[in-house]
Amino acid sequence: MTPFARQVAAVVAATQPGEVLTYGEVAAEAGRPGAARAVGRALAASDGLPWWRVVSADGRLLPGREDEHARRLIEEGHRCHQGRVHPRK
DNA sequence: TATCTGACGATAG
DNA sequence: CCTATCGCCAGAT
Repeated sequence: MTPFARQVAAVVAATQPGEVLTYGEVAAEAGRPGAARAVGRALAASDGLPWWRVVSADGRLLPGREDEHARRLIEEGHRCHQGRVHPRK
């Protein structure tokens, strides 16, 4: 596992049920601000992580798997609708 | 070493 | 609200 992927895994694994992060936030926490894109790559390759707690900056869910993503988020108390997770706050 | 790719982000129209 | 662009990065080829 590469250093970056390892960092990403650590950040995502540390998330709590009910909380959501954006790819950009994860990238920053992983020590690579601006590498949001690479985060998605790392998550796709990773395994056994609560990946559903990571969404795009505008709340968009996984293209093509929006139903599954939404289902998992709803299980943790979030409100989703049409491939979107409602904005926090 | 050079290119291509994608679970991104911000901006402009 | 939507698409089009451009800048960004780690990985894979």
